[in-house]
Amino acid sequence: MVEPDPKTPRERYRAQVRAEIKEHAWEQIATAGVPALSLNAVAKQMGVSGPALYRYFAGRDELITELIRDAYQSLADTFREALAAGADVAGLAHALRGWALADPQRYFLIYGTPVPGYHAPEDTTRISSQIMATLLDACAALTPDGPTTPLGAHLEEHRDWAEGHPAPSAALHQALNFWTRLHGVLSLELAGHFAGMGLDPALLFAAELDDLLTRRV
Amino acid sequence: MVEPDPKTPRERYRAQVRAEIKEHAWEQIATAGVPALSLNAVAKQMGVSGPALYRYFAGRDELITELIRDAYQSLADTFREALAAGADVAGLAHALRGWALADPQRYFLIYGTPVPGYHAPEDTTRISSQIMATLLDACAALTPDGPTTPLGAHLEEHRDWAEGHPAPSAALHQALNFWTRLHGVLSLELAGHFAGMGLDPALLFAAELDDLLTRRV
DNA sequence: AGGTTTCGTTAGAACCTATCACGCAACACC
DNA sequence: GGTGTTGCGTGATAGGTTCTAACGAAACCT
Repeated sequence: MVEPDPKTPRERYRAQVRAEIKEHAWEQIATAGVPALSLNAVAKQMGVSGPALYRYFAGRDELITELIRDAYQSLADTFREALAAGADVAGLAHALRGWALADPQRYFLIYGTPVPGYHAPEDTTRISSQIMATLLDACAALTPDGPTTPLGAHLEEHRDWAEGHPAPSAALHQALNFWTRLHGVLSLELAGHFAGMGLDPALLFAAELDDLLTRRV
Repeated sequence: MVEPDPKTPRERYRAQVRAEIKEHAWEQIATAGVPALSLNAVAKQMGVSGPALYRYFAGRDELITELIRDAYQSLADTFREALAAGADVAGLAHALRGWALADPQRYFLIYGTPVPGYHAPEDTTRISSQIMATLLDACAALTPDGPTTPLGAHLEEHRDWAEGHPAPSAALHQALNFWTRLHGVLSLELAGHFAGMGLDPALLFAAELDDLLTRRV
């Protein structure tokens, strides 16, 4: 979580204040959503006056970008740790849901409503690739080989996003299925659509995961 | 689209101005997202001064709520018309994607990132039920009968959201699958995640739809 | 035509982001 | 340890937002 780079005392202090700002920002986002994130309110919480924060972040947009970056990294770490702990695809799915439920707005920061003009910085797409790579690892272990599906052929042609991952096309297809389907149920759960219908989100998620595992490709 | 209720000239004018305000609001949302929607900017576009709009909407929140209502209604109409034109489940899926691509932000207004504190008004949930009812119609026609899945049992117990729709549990399950899976691929497409990976969203959507149709429950 | 309702205006309060110039404290170097 | 430089926090300021209040004018209804 923390950067072990306390070169000068100044950088040390700076990193600490930046972290504290982000901490308060996460709190605001979790309770009222991204639109309600206010630099002024964060400053007030820290007992400091508004413009002080501009020493640490160029503006509101840069702070949000940083939070998005951290969200990506947090998910990548969660996946990596789960896989290192011996989790299979189902374990990864469980880790994903737990991570999302811990802070729904953090999930939506990555996979939620996009801002039309916004373009994510380069490194977030790199971290995103790491996430997919972890998922590919698990899928390749689950599906060592399989028939190439029609979509698998397309994925084979455009496997740049796999970044040289040596997974067969069946694993590519399955990883994509996991991603899109789990996102489907999970995002609807986090948005409260199932609760509004009197359904149990955990059951829907489990059923979708089970379908993915038992009826793979 | 228009309400044929021009009782008094005043109400007629009022409805027209409200519609014009919403028109400009949609434009802003489509180009810059909901957070960028500004009553002031709308007023400026209409050549009128800021507070004038408060005669027509109690505030920014009520305007957004009205837009959400219209979005729900628009999707419900699209589904209803598609079904009336003889569309099956695949036709509904195609209609859904077309409707979403026509204005992605409108789709996200319904199925996108939720605002933590916000609770949708009663009638939007009613329109939402109409949408699900249309989907259930199509699914019941496609799957006249089938084995009750484990999840189907749960859906059978909590079929309030079907609002008395006489569909078998297999159809309930399939309708839910359609919803969650198409939302999964569609929302990721609209958010640009596939484009960032060099994948063809149309192919992914078609593949998921094909899987839903050929390997149903 | 008169009375009432409704509309659009300007003024203003309370927020927000963001920039600037200033004073001061902390660090770094000698 | 003193001195110079760097960085930090401040208040002031500009321009943006939502939203309320009071006023004048226009349109409607009777």
